[in-house]
Order: sequence, then structure tokens, then C-alpha cells
Amino acid sequence: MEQDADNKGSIENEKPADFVRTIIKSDRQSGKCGGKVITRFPPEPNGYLHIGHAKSICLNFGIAKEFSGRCHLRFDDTNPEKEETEYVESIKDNIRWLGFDWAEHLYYASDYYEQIYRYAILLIKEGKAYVCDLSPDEVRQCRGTLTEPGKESPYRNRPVAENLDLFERMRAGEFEDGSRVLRAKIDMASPNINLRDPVMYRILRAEHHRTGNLWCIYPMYDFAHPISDALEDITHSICTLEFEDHRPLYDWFLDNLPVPCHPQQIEFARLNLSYTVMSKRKLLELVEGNHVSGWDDPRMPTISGLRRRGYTPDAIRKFCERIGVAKRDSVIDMALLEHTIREDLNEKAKRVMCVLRPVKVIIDNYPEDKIEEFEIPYHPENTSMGSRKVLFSREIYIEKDDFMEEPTKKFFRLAPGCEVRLRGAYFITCTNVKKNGAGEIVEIHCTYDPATRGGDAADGRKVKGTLHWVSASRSIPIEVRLYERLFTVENPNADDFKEYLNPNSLEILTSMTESGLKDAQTESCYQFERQGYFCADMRDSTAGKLVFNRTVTLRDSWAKKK
RNA sequence: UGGGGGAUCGUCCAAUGGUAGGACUACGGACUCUGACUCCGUCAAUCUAGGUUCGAAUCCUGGUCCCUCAGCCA
Repeated sequence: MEQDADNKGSIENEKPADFVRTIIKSDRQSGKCGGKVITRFPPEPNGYLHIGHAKSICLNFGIAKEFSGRCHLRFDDTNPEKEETEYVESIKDNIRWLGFDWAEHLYYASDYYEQIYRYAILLIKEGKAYVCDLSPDEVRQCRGTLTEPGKESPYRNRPVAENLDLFERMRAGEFEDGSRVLRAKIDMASPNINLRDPVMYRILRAEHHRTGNLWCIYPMYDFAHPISDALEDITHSICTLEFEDHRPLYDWFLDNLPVPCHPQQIEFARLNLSYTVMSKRKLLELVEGNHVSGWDDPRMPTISGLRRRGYTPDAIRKFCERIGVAKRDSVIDMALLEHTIREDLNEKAKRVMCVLRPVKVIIDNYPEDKIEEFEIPYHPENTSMGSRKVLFSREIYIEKDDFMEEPTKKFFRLAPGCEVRLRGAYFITCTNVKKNGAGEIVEIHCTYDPATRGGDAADGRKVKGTLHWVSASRSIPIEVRLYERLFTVENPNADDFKEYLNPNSLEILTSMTESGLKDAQTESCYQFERQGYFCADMRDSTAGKLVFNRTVTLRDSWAKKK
């Protein structure tokens, strides 16, 4: 029994399993479903996937892998009014990009329409479903409230033959949209409102993204979902907490239908992240209200947005692993996501120098037409990443923030009379500054020490500060997009959430970087030293002008001191 | 005020009757050709009141608070 075909990626002996894995483990031990584990990720193709979906994807695909099972991708496309092919394509892309593979197990609830219909007929024949002619409004009124039971529909006890006839004519298109529904005959007095004769089918003349105009009746989620799961031989149907109340209905349908198996529904708490919103409705509003540039705006918590921002699949998967899975409502600190991407990129990203907000430095004792070449490693801790050549000249740019005319006590960057190191090049000392009429510094004058070539002093003297720099004449301009959190408050999940939009969530700069970066591939990530991690934008970069998105800043303990 | 869930450091997750532990954050410090990374350290929690027990975050009873459900959405 305990043979280890299931060892690869197995978690069975590792750190404490979450409650879902604990259930699955014990199901396997008891031999339930023959020890098989088949999960599914069932998105509705009515929007883009976000990091919350990534949690579910990692859970479902992760479990399948760990238990040597499989995970299906199934589009839950039972509402043609909202669903589009554009969304199914983006969803597939996102899942593949995250590193998961559904192999040949790609399904659509719409593939099961005929079977679902036959099951409905079966329920009618057994007197467990009926056609109801009440209007939507009347249905609502009869449903009762949280504290009062509902009233039975006057159509509840229609003869089977009449129900059969009516339902077939519903399918045939004889009735108007909304004029009738098929309902399960369960219990109008149930304290669980989902059991008060829920609607199974509605009449809806809308073109479906896959079935076109073949159908004018569509099954509801509650009816289609358990059947779809069962038809696919799903063993564990993992969903979010709000479906907990639906589980008795899920089970009722499966118990009353001759389905091949009865999957177990397990609910977990959805992901919430601080400083952002996660509901599709709110994200859609941001897109449609042009508060962001689209679903893939780098400020969006969508998979596409995170990708454009420079997040890696590895980091997202790691993040999902770290946040855990439980049943209590929670809000994950955005700082954890940021920590995870820093950790990943620290290892992977090549270091280069880019001066975000340039100010000119003139090295007065450096020959006017001399150009030197310095070979600087791409990564201080990983020589296998190689190195690049950086050109040095008499006039360079440094960061505006790296100079203070009247330095504060702990400031150990450039200031009049102070010596600093230019990364990989020379020590320089500031002699004086030139200002314009408005009092702004336009030139910083320095001298360099030829005996510090390469960045180390022959006499062993130390400097406290090391600055990044770029040759004024041999650097290239790039567009840099500095992103910050989308919202100004930790929890913007109120109706007026747009009031909390951060007006400074995007700042666009023209910056100067090493000329070698002109060949940067889109989506490649770099660390701009002392600034942060940046990623060549996959959409707006052109041959003439590269655009870099700031993925995340470096931790900055200096900024905190200030 | 019906039903279904949930309450552990500031935040997330563990501990399943036997020393409340880890991660993130924050704050110190060491190191440093990135004020990064790394390393070390500090602060910090069992919703509440009873009960069972040698022993309770865990079991029992009462209370409190939070989430969720009244779509022909999923």
C-alpha cells in the first residue's frame, strides 16, 4: 500500500500539512477513491486571474503533484452573458506561465450541457424537480428570509409529465427569457436558503462563447458544478469559504443522481492582500474607469499585472506556499509578497547601474577625452553570472539623492569635501558645486584619485559610501516607471474603495543607464544597484526606447533613518 | 433575532492533552565596493468566564466578537 510511486514532490513526510492535505492524506490511507487524488481548478472565464486564484491554482495543482494525482483545468462557463474567449485564453496563459500543466485535462462545463440536461430530466422523472412559472420577483418573495421559512411555489406539485413537457419546451425555445425556471424540489422551510428549491435552469438567449446559440437554457452553478466534478472523477473539490453553505446542495444533487462518483467538497479561506483589492468586480471597475491601464497594469494584483511588474512564477509559487491554507479569514501583508520577490530576484537578477534622477558630476582632474572601461561582475555573490564592461569618462551622472550640500550627520554619500567610491571605478572627492539662477545644483565638481582605480585604495583607506554612476556621454536614456502600492490604506475593501486610490502609484522618469542595457530582452529582470529590481516592460518597450518597470525597491534602512 | 463557518505575537501559519514555535514586519547590532544581501539579537500572542485533568491553545459548558447566506451570478 505504502509504495512510493508517490515520492516525487511528496510532502507526506515534510513540515506540517495544512488541513486540506491532512484530509487528503487520511482519505488515501483509508483507501477512499482507491487512493486516487484528482483535483480541479474551475475558473469562470469572465475576468482575469489574480493572485488569489494563484493560491487556488498552487493548492489544486500542488496537491495533485504531491499525491501523484492530476489536476484538471475546467472552465465553469454556465453564464454566457459574462463569459468570453479572451478570458479563457488569458487564464490558460497565466496558469502555464505559473508553471502548471493540465496535460490533456482541459474541460468546459459547457461540454457537459447535454449530460447535465439528461440528469435534470431524471430528477424531474423522480419528482425531484419541477418547472416553476413564477417571475424572478415572485420567486424571491417566496424564498422567505434568513429567519422565516419560504412558501412553496404554486407550481411545485405539477405532474411529472407536465414538467417533462414544459422543460423540453423550455429547451426548444418556446418560452421567453425569464418566464420559467427548473427548480429542485427540496425544502422551502430549510434554514439553509440554498436548499429552498434552488433554480437549476434558467431561460437565457445569449450567445455562448463555445456553444453559440445551440442552447437557450443554461444550468446554474449549483447544478452544473457537482455534475461536472463527478463526470471528471474528481476526488476532492476544493473551493473557497463562501461555498460552504452550498455543500449540502452539492451533496444533494450527487446523492440523487446516478453519477459515477461523489467528490468531497472542501472549503478554504480566500486570499486577501493588504493595500489592494481582489474582487473581480472591483478590479473590473479599475480597468473600466481607467484608473489603471488594463488588466495587466503592473499595479494590478492580477497574474498578468504581476508578470508585467516583474514578479516571477517562482516567487508567486513560493508566496502561495508561505501564506498557508486555513479556514479563518485573513489579510496577508503586502510586505510578505515583496519579501518573496526580493528573495527570488536577489538570487537571479543581474546587477547593473542606472541613475534614476541624474545630476552631473565633472571630475576636473580627469582627462577631457579619456574613456576607460571597467569590468564589473553582474552579481557579487555569483561569479558564474559573468560580468559586463562599463565605460567611464570625465563627466558622469550620479543620483540626485546621493549628494547633499549640507550633509546630515549620518549621511555618508557625496558632499563637499567628502570622499566616496564610484562603484567599480574610482574614489572621488567633491570640491564644489555650480548652481543655476534658481539655486538648483547643475554641476558637482570633483577630483578623483588615480590610485583607487577599480575601486580600492592602494593605501588601504576606506570610504563609507559607494555610489552608482553612469558616463554622461556613454550612457543611454530609458523610461523608468516607479510603482507604488495602488491604495493608500491597508484595507481598501469598502464600497467607496476608489476613494483610497493612491494618486502617486505611478511615477514616470527618464533615467540614464549603462549602454550595455540597450539589448535587454523584454521581461528580463535586473537589479539597478542601490535602487531596486526592474523589469523590461513586455508591452511598451520599443527598439528606440526601453521601458523598465520597478518590480520592488531594495530594502532601504537609510530611508527609514531619514 | 435562522443556518453555516471562524477566533493563537502587529500580520500569516504551526503546536491536536505534556516547554506556545516559525515566517513577515518593527527595532537594535555585526558585516559590507549595493545604507542591498547575509548573520546575530530584541519586542511580541492562545477572545472571555467557568469546568474536567497532575497538566488545557487543544476536551466540556456558558458568553463575546468576526465572516458568510435571502441572484434566474459563480
